[in-house]
Amino acid sequence: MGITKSDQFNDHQNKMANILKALAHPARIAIVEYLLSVDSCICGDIVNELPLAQPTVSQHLKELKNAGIIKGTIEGKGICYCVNDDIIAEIMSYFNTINKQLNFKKCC
Amino acid sequence: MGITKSDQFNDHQNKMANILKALAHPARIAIVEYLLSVDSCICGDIVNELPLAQPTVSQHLKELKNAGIIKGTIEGKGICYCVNDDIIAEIMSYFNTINKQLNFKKCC
DNA sequence: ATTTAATATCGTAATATTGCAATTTGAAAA
DNA sequence: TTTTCAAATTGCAATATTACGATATTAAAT
Repeated sequence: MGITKSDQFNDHQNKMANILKALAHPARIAIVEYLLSVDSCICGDIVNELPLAQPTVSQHLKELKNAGIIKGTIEGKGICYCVNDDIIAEIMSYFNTINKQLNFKKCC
Repeated sequence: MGITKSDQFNDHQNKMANILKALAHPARIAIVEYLLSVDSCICGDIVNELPLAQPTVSQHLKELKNAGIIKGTIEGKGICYCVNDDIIAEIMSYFNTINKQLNFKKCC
């Protein structure tokens, strides 16, 4: 079907899945890493950095934005992008919880 | 196209994308959380815990296994599952790096 | 050997994702 | 206002994912 039964899972599970889905593509990982590789906002330089056509990059940026992973600010002719630290903190907190639970298990 | 241009990105980017893709579905998040919710290995009880048919669950388990997120051990008639702490540590380390880089940026 | 129970695989339908050419939009510059 | 340049949107083709019924496999139990 290709259709996820989201209604069968709780909000938290759907939310985490969506956040991780936004990062589940090498181009989007590359975008995030590029944004972090420079000590400032990136204003309109992303397309040239990626081996993909402009509409494709635009689409990936949209998905990252929708998931809240990056923020974009209109800056004159172009757009200024940077990574949203809040959501990174949220992801870290999630995996921290998982890791804590793992410490109590001593099997396999 | 639906085909990812993996060859255009580096190994690390493809690897992270694949790991996160394995977790980018509420059913697979639910599986991991269920495995963690019990203080031992889970032996053949997963299908009943999920609102999905057995072949669907089996497929999700396979994807988690392929990505190295869970480990399965044949245990008599059924299979014993648990979360692979190594890969969780790897994910945490990745987001830790991201977070450190974020601390040096003070824009947006 | 047969039955039983758990999990895997196959086949298939429905939907989602990826990618890009063509086009449009939006805002600054001329 | 026209041009220009960056980014978004549209439309479409190719491939991937999700889900499940039917069936196969596997290993213990009878």
